Amino acid sequence: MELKLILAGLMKKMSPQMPVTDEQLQRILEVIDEVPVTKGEFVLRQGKVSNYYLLLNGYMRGYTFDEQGNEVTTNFFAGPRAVLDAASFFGRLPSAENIVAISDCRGYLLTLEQLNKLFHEMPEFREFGRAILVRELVIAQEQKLAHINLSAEDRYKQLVERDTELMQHAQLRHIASFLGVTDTSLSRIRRELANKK
Amino acid sequence: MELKLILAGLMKKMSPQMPVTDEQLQRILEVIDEVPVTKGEFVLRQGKVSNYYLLLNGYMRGYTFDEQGNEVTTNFFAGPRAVLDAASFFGRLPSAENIVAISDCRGYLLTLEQLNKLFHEMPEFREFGRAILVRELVIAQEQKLAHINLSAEDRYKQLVERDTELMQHAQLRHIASFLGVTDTSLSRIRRELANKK
DNA sequence: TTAGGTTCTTGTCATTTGGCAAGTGTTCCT
DNA sequence: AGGAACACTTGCCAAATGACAAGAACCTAA
Repeated sequence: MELKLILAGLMKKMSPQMPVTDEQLQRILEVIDEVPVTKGEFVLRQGKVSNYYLLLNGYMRGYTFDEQGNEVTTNFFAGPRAVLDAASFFGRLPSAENIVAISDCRGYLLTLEQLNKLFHEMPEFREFGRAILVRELVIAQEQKLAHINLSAEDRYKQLVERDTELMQHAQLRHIASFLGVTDTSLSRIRRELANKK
Repeated sequence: MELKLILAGLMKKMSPQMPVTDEQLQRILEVIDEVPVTKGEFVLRQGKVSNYYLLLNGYMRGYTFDEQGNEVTTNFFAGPRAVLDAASFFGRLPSAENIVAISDCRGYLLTLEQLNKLFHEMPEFREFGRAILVRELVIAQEQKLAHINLSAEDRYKQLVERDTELMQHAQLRHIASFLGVTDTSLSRIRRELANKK
């Protein structure tokens, strides 16, 4: 399927009360760049200022390091998602995150200037951008809540349920660190889940 | 200190690259409502559509209930903060959250119409609104990260360090459920921290 | 003052999770 | 084929946390 159509569908879905016209979509495509990302490529490196990758298709993983130097997975992304470190991108600050593709991906790469230009000239795109940002906020709050009131086992079950395909691209130790448990623990959790069935 | 001045200072701090003029500030104050909230009052009730309370001064707590019916504290707020359920406010959906003042508070109450009106006519306010939203996103992601790579003890230490005053207004069991541990556990953690010193 | 309610602490024991080390299986490179 | 590297599993024991119940400290209202 053509990327342009996916984008159109996403914009319609995210801000249905302010639909874009075909001419506006054409204008957007003149400004932003279609950039494929192959598995293993990075869209963000620690220490750099984040870009805004509008991931339409594929899977990515974000990670950083704790004080002991252990890798910690902070995010999994399944298109369509906004892939960025918001604090870095909007604040023009070096990021503490790394974000890497764990499958071949398709999407658009936006700079802050491109985004601001489109925000300025097109209220519909502004609304879309806000809806995307709100969704990222909701996702982060949901994941935080899962840590507060679910056990590791339940968090794992929820993750697999909601993102079955994504989980098939992710390594177990990355899933474990994302859930906040060791890979040993997650391995045991999986064994018990398998036994129950 | 007058609330208007606090708002002016906040706007300057949040979006320094697009400062508001005095006339614009005056216009903003014509549109939004200054609303004090006394301790124990709610700014959001489960099942209602969220408003946007721009908390400038004071402390609030957000909570919901898990499947077993236990109260779970999802957020503490210390002014200046945007106090809202973003999914509910922007999506016009009933909220699952309750938000209650745990001290007397001062701030402005905004409806979505008021916010959209100001966004539409004032790019500076738009920028401010975006900066606020980004900050909420960063806060949520930081708290999620704390759950992934810190122990309960470290999460508690970090919370007390960063929000000393807020913690003096919060009950221990609410802090405990916010941290994702039982009040029993938190009580023990506090005892051991006291012993260490 | 007393009685009742709420909050926090503590003790005991069960469950979950972590740390470490060994073992199995797979992939990849030469 | 051989070997190294990596991913995942498992066993053993220690540490952290939960569940439950009792007690201490405090506040409030009759």
